[in-house]
Amino acid sequence: MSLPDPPVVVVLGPTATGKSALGLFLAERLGGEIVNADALQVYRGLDIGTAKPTAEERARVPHHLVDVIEPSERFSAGEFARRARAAITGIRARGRRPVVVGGSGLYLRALLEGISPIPPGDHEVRRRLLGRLEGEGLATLHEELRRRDPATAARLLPGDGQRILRALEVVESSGTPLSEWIARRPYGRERLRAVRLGLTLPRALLYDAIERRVARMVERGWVEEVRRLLSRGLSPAAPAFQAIGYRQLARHAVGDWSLERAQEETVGATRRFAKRQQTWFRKEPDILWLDAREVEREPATVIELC
RNA sequence: GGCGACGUAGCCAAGUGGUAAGGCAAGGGUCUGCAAAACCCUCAUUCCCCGGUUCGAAUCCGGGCGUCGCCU
Repeated sequence: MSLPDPPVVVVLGPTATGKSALGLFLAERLGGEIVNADALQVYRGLDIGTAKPTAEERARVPHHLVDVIEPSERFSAGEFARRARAAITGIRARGRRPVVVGGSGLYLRALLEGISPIPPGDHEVRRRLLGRLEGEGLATLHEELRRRDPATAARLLPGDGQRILRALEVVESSGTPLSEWIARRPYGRERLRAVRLGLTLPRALLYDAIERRVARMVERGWVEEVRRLLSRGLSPAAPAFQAIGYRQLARHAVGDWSLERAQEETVGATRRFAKRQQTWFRKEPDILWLDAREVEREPATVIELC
């Protein structure tokens, strides 16, 4: 009979609060390895704008789920949760401590609460639905969802094309409504034991930090990185170009916007993103909230919490 | 000093007699495989100020103040 594994350490919170630095510190002190929970750091080639850990940092502490897919590939919360669980299992088998670091709320929930194992969607089905969206309109599709998955249709707003399409894709390709898949294994059924540390800053300070950080990224060659991606033939419509800043800087690269404009738009989008992250995490359970300024001064005090 | 234009929310802005569009920003929220995505809600009892005309004024008239432009 062996002792139970110690809980996973999770460092979460809005962007620009120092999650990476704290994660690195904790991993070194606890004999841990880092599991990335950032939806964009998984992409190869997106380095500066995603604040990806440097080669030096990655040499100091092993990082998982960083640089694992091509910018042209689509990733997902389910895929993330599967890979992250596998990484955690591996880390524990090595007798080390998993330290999950990231700000992607859905990814964290999928990992920590367990996401329903829905069969992968079908490209053909999706193509057909997209065609019908253009031809028949969203209202018709929502109406159809009302017949095929009433519970999900009632839950979704009529304007929410992304989710209406997804729900239809699930019933159509699996024959079982999304609401049924969820009922079979809802959030919380496969909860991971974890200490959740949330870094936070007062809104005004957070917004200033974002502005400074974007400026620093541009100084470090963010524009050149975007140009490199585009000249490599990556489409501006690629999944990875959903990333904040990459989208805006691409418009500068093709001559639509001045650098100043692209940078301002990036700061604005990042601020709105940080606000959404705060909204999401606000209601997540069991988070120990820590003031980012205090953690930066005295990171050692955090160790006892783990 | 004279003449002209303009003054509507934090910003941009529509409205020219019938009871304040819209966009951005901001704030709040939703979220089960695109999530740094997508979607939703809130946000001017009042239109620079004072007086007048009118049943009724952001809209018309007079005066004041301010901004900009041109002239001297």
